[in-house]
Parts: sequence; structure tokens; C-alpha cells
Amino acid sequence: MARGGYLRPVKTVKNEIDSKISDSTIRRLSTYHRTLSILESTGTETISSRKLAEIENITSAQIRKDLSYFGSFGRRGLGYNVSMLKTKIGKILGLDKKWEIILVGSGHLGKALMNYDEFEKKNFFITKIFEKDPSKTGTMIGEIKVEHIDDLEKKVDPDRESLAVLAIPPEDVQSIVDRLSKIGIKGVLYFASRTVSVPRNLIVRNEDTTIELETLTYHITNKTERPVRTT
Amino acid sequence: MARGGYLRPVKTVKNEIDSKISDSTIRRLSTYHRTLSILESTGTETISSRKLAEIENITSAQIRKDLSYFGSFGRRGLGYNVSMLKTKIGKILGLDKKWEIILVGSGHLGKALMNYDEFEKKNFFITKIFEKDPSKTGTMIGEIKVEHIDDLEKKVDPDRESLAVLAIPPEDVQSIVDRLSKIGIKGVLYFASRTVSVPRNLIVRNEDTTIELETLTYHITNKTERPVRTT
DNA sequence: AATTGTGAAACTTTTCACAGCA
DNA sequence: TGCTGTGAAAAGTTTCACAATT
Repeated sequence: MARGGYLRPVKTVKNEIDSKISDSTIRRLSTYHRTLSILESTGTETISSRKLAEIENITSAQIRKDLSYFGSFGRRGLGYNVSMLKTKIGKILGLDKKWEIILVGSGHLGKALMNYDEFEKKNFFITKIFEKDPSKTGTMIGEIKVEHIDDLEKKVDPDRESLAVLAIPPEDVQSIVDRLSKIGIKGVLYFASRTVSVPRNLIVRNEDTTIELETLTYHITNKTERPVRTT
Repeated sequence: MARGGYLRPVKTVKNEIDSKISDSTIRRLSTYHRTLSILESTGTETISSRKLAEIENITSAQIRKDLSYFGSFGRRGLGYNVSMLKTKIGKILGLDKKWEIILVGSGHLGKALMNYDEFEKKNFFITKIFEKDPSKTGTMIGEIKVEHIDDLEKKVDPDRESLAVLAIPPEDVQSIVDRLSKIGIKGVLYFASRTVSVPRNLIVRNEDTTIELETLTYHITNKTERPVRTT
């Protein structure tokens, strides 16, 4: 293990500033959290890593290892308490706090995000909407009044809204990312098919449907065996 | 999912053409392809792995290694011919063929996908739309007439349409995946926040916005250094 | 002089396998 | 007995560094 002590063998529950947990682990924790929510709502009280692994289509060792970076949440011989594990993972991911999100772009994708049920389950709330088309300024989407993009700096309070989701065309992404970074927004998710240069104080993620489709066409074209992971 | 004990993910591949190319490599090839398109359209004729690496925010060795799995496309001392490399990568990803896609679900997300400009650049064409709300049957979205979901099996020709994109609620995903698999669809991309059990003959991908947001909230909450990768 | 292509090294992630505990 | 937690081994991925080539 060449990671040379990124985790002391102590039972630290919270990792501090510099431990290096892989992105894959974080993404899996997110799926565990979502599965645990469903199990909790169906009244399941306890689950073993083996059973959870079956649902997730991964190995049980993977689950135990992922959790071990953050502490010991199970009971030997018994498994994990569903609600307790869900709460613990939620805390690791920061889902115990309410997250206010600004949405930039109010086209079809923006509206789809506004209606997305999963958000509030995760404590995510879109609280402001910005749009460059002036004819839309002042119109309502759900309970939120659309603001003009020129007012971004004026209307956003980064102490409240720390996340932004961009449902805008590729050519607008870089400038909006730059403006959001200046305001002090902490994280941005955008959907456009484009690379952006990322200011240091900001975490940026991209979700690009064409990349996903191209992994499909690659595998189909090259007749590769189906990879089991779906997330 | 219980397929007799827990299954260890079928990572092993016994197939004709390729050996074991990682998913990360395929995803990067997809981004190279998109960058090369832009370079081509701006008249750039040649690019070195170093310059491409700067754009992509990765190392040049990574690019050369990714390409080396598939052949030698550059000229020592000179770099790569932009159009030629774009064509070669396109061929690897299967983008030299036209892909007809069926869309299931015609809500906001479905409409956003219908309007998505990037698709045709990649030779992706949504040619059929299915919807469970009968009041929408027969209405037009763009140039396509919406069909009722009951007619899925009747109206889909898997020799033409090999891909499906699902813009439907989580509770409908599993049954649609099962039906598409029976018809002989080869690849499915869905957006709902949910794991599905995947029939053997089908490749399934999931794009889940809450997972992306949770990687953001994790990093912000734990004040981890910004990871450079944005895609 | 510049830059590819690639083995080998370095590093990361996953899986194994079992001690230890309920 | 059943199942977790975890070092160690195995597998996988990225980076290094340089011979080969234009």
C-alpha cells in the first residue's frame, strides 16, 4: 500500500483536511446512502455488507473497505443498522446540512432540475434562478422568481448559496464559472459538453451525456462484455 | 439482483476485438474527440500530446498511453494531425456510424435531450419518442410524433434503433429496461437516481445528478483539495 | 529539436483472507 | 456461527524516462 499513512490506524471518524479518499469511494457512498434510504423506508432494520453488495452489484469487501476509511459502523456477526449507517454516511457526505443551490439557465433542463424530486431527499434546495433572456426576468418557475443574469453578483449570497448548477449552453459556461468563483461559490455542476479552466477556490464537476453515450457505443461497437457497474 | 450468491462484478472480458481498455480511457477518448472537433473547426491542423494535455488538464503521457492501446496515430517530432486523429478516435468509439436512439419520457428532461445540439455532432439521432401519458400520444416534439409506451415493442426495430435514453421516473426504469432488453436494444442510458438489475445482453449506464452534487458537498464539507479532473 | 510510443516504475484501488468479536 | 474490519496481496492505472523517428 503505497499510500503511506494517509489514514492513521486510529479510529478517526472524520477525516481532516488532507486525507485522500478516492472519488470512486465517495460516489459509492452516495449510492449506499440512496439504497439505505429505500431500505429504511421499507422498514429494513439491519443489513450485511453482503446483502448491500448484491443490491449495488459490487463486492462486500469493497463496501467494508469504503466504510473503514471513516470508522467502524457495523457489528460483527450482525451487520449494519440501516438508519444509523444512513445517518453516518449522510454526515460524511455533508447531507446533514441544508444546501441552497442557485440554478443558472431556465430552459428545459433547468425546469427538469427544478422538478427533480431527489433533491430535497438529499437536503438540496434550489433557491434562486438566473437567466440571460430578459423576457423571462420576473416570471415564476415553481415558487421562484427568475432573475436576470446581470444581477448574479448582486443577488447571490455565497454564505447561503454555496452551490451552483448550470443548465446553459457551452459557450456561456466558462464566463459564468469565473463570475461564480469571484463571488465565492464553492461548487459548480454543469452539463455542457465542454472543458473549462477551473479557478483554484472552486470545485467543478461536469456531467456530459455524450460521454456516457460514447461509452455505450464503444462497448457495443467492440463487442465488449457488459461491465456490471451502472453508476 | 440476487443471481445466486453475490456475483463478483464481471470485469473479465472474453471478447473478440479489444482486450481490457479501462472505462477511464474510453471516457478520455471521448473528450479528446470533442476537443479535436473544436480544433478542427478553428483550422488547427496539428497538435502535440503536450498541447492537448494542457487543454484537457491531464498529462501528455496519459494521452499517448490512451492512444497506444489502439495504434500509433502520431508522427514523432511532429505531433498528431487533428482531423486524422479525430477520425481515428471516432472510429474507435463507433462514431463513424449513425446511431438511432429512442427516447422514453417526454417531460422537461426529454425535451432538453431533444434539443441537445451535441448529439448530431456525434452522429446520434433521436428518432422515436415514447411516453406513458396517453394525452401526449400523437403530439409532435420537433419533427417526431410521440408514441404511447404500450406500443414500444410494436414500434421499435432494434436493427435500426440500438440505443435508448430514459427520461422517466425511478419507479418506471426497471420495467422499461427489462422490456427494452427483450426487444434487443443494446445500450441504455437513464438518469433516475436508482440502481437497476441489468439483463446480460444489455449495457446500461446511469447519470445521477445527486451523486455529482454529493461529491461536491463531500469535498466542501471536508475541505479537501480540489481535484483537477472535471469530467 | 521536437515529440511519439512504450517498457518499467510508481502509485492507486480492489480483492483476499482471516483474526476478532457478537 | 456469522459478519465486520483490516493488513497484505493482487490487480489496475498513471507517470516516468528515454530510444526511436521525423
